[in-house]
Amino acid sequence: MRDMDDSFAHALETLTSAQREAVEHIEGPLLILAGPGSGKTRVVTHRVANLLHHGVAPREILALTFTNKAADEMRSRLERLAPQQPVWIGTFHRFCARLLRRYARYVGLSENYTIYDTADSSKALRMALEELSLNLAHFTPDQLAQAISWAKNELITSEQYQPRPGNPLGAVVAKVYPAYQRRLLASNAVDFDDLLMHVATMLRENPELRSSLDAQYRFILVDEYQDTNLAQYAIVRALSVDFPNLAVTGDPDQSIYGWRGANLKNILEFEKDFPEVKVVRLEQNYRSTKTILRAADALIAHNKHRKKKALFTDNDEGRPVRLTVYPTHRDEAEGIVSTIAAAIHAGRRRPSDFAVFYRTNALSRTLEEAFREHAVPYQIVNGVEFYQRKEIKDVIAYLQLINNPQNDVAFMRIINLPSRGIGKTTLARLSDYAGQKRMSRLEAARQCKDISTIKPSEAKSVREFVSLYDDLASRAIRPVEEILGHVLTKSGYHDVLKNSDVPEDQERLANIEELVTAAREFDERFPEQDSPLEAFLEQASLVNDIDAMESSSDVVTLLTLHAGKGLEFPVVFVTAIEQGLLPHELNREDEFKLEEERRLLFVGMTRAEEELHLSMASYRTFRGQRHPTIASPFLMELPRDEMDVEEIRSSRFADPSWDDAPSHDDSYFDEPAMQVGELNEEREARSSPTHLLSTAAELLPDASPSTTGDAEKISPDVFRLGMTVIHPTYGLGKITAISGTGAKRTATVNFCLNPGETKFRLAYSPLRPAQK
DNA sequence: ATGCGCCAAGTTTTT
DNA sequence: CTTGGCGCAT
Repeated sequence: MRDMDDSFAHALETLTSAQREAVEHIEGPLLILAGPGSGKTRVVTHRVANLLHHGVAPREILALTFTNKAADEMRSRLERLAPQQPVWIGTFHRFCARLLRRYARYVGLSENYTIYDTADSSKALRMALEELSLNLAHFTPDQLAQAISWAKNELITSEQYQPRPGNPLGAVVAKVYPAYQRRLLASNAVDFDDLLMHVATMLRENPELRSSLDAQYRFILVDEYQDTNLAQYAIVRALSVDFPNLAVTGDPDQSIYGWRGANLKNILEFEKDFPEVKVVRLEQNYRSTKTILRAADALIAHNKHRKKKALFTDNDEGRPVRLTVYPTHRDEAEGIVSTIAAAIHAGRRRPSDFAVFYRTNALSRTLEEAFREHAVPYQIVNGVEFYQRKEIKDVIAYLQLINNPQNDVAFMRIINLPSRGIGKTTLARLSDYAGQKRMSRLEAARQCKDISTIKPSEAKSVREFVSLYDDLASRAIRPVEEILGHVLTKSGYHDVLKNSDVPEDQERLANIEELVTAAREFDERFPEQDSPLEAFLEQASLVNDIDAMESSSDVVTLLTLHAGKGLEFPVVFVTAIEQGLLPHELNREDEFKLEEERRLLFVGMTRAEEELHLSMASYRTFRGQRHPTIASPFLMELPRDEMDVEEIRSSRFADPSWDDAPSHDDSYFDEPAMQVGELNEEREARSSPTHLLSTAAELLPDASPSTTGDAEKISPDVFRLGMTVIHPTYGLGKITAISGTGAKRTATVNFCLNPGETKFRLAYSPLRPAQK
């Protein structure tokens, strides 16, 4: 105990006075206005430690974040400061899921409810539309879903929803929303928005429950408060009435979730909500160099709807911000990865020092390829989401139905999967019957021989499915790996894939093996669950990246600008800073949305500690088509005179289509080049064709020799179970196990010279198939 | 009833 | 370039 006192006292000494003021605040509301890099997470974690130090029970502290990444970060930092304390740290959605698990009956659910992801919700919506037999000529289900989501975030329940007169979409929503909500309830399921809305309404309608939870969570911390929507705001408010020990941190300049209902008013009017509030401003930046900060500040200063705030730092001046204009997106990826690889090989940096940012997930592809080619280890945060893949969703649907037999979406997904000869007509009849009798479709399936419209031959297949289900469900409270194993074998799903000659089915099998591994790890990590399955499913629906379960490793991080909030890296690359991507096409028109895009770039730039590299490509292949790009207007807002601006003219990437490019088509080719010229402050370039990136010839590869050095890389996908392989050090071996895909594809190899098992991440290993 | 193959469409960000 | 929906052929 004494040790802890000493070390904690020491920790406090390292804080500045402003930081300490926030850390030492105990009771009463607290607003921390924290600029980027002002040590906010440090303040928050120290404050939690300080509360614990003052005898607050860990279970009375609740820390809420927006992303899993941010929660992980906070958890691991707190762990270092105050080890082994059961403080609840997690996302809003996760917190609500837990709460709802306990108080499901308050909102008409049972505790084993299912969380529908966006795809499941969309299926449920379609089911609701079918039930209504509504003809929606004018609106797509997507538009309806969006409108419903908006209403939920505004805490408008299906009963309360009143369209504005003369709003045609609203009129349809008024019909669909209640039907959709009934469908969810009948399936004992919720969508993402429900998690928040149910909890908010539950707290509003049950004063006793509200006050007991208020008392239970006496100290609440909310990170990134500028991103709360009305539902989140209502939840936090409801839990801070009798014990208004609510501490929020935020920065209006980093508000980037307006599109999902975040309301800046929540932070701007915090002082009105809690007149007694103590306000602490953390304005000094401890993260970035002066140069980086000046650039970021120059950018954000262009936002008109903003309180002015000067960022300052005592850090070094640092190296100039770099802006590189590459000929193509592939050159961009190549350039970035070579820069990273060179720094690592020179021993100046390690992979985890780097982060590469992009606006949309689709942009990660090219980068990924380059990382693999250079064998630089990387991880993608929220990439092509693992849990969204078809085969994973299929298997998860089995698990969901085992856990919640009312889950109609899961039922419809798997009843004929693998194919059992149960067709559309039979299912339509079954669904009708279930609708009339107000029962789940699984229940209807049990009674299918009583359904007059279903032929006995069909009924037989359905009954077989029901007995398969009952067999699987009998193991519902076993460890997840065991359940999963039975699902895969008994359903026939595994064998169908295994015996398939469709090449990608083997990859699917590998993905499923990865899911089994995740299940095993889950079982090991949380051995004492009442229902391991339920906990696993919750995790699976609220975390879309399987890596979140793994410990962090020494790899380069690739992520969207949104995912980057709250993180920092010594070296940051922000890519594809082009009109249409950043700012995104859809947000270019609206002044407020445009400002949010600017904040997004601001967030990206301020992640950097020592080096900031910005880049764009003059030509980008998008949706299979090569297009000339236009530099982002944001680039013109940066202090280019103090930056290193470089335009690379020669492409390393040959592309036959270049030859077809009409070099005389001025309107298309001049535009990007002109923008580039402006960037270089070479205004005279406008009239000088030699400065234009206009001709195909200029862009053709002059660097073909550059590829000679690289040994040809082998795609991880060519490796198969049982394959004989060769390794430069270990020699010949045989693959005894293989799982995953892409960068994560991992093989276990048994070498002749080195018996036993050696594991490889294939993308990074020098392993090759042996010659036939 | 199933399954394949074609065509069209649609592309943001997170839980 | 992907995904999803639909229609046709088996």
